[in-house]
Amino acid sequence: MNPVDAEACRAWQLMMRFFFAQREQLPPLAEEFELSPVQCHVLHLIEPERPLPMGRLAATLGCDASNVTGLVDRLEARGLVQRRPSADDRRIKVIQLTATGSRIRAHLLKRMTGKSSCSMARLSADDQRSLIRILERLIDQNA
Amino acid sequence: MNPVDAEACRAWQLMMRFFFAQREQLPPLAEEFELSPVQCHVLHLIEPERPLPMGRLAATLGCDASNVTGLVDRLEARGLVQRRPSADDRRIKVIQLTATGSRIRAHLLKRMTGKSSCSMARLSADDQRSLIRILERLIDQNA
DNA sequence: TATTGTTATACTCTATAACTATA
DNA sequence: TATAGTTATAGAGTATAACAATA
Repeated sequence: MNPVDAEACRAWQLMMRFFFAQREQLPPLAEEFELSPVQCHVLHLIEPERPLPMGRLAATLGCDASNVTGLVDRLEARGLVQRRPSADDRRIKVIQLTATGSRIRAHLLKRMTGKSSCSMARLSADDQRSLIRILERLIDQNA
Repeated sequence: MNPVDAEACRAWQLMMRFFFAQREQLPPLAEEFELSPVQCHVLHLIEPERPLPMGRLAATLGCDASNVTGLVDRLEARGLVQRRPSADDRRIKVIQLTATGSRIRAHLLKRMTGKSSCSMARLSADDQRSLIRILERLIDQNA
């Protein structure tokens, strides 16, 4: 393996490691919100006042559409989101946050990225900015 | 939310996004290896010649020990890993890669971080090094 | 015909609680 | 008594295939 590949490999491994390590910190929050990691992710992908079509959610999550049905079912059953038919194309259903969902989402983001629970907040400001820049490049490449 | 928190939040959201986006690229590999994302992660956590106790695996994954039983069961059934009793403490079982497991693991890492399938390899060398440095800090803080 | 979302099905991942073997 | 791992159980996440409604 040449040096460039070795570094890409190392970076990828660390990324995986970080993600799985994060989950260890999640249960305490799950107790507060009773959400699974995926549900947390869905909730933060749906921004207030910006309804999201089911299909786009599936694409962003990188999973099958049939899966999104169940995810949204559970969030809807808890009153955090609502399905609404799209005016333009009645095959499409858009998902929007309820008032409760919006409140929970804000609380969740604050708890997950706050100093007490997230290592992210303990990074230096420089590191945070670098990380954001690099991740944006990574994600743009995929789009 | 003050600017510092906002950047931590943004960084965390991008991290989550990246991870879920990655899963979209996984299915083609799953077809080759028939492994789930978690199984891939387990496989790359067990380094050749470095057997890992079940308990430590559970801690690294951030999941319950009962869960690891099933994960290892499936990997063992496919001949990729082996359980071995520890000599020091017979309550402990260590997991080690088989020859096949070791080969698959190397192949997997190469495919996942290679230019064709992983955006990581398309980052500049500088970005890769910065990313590694920052992630190491993030992970060390958690330890 | 093609596309969006749902349903039915099956398998994996996950945690909790009760259990066995060892320390 | 305490700890490492397993088993039983139940619920959530996931994909595939067949389906309904709409385009």
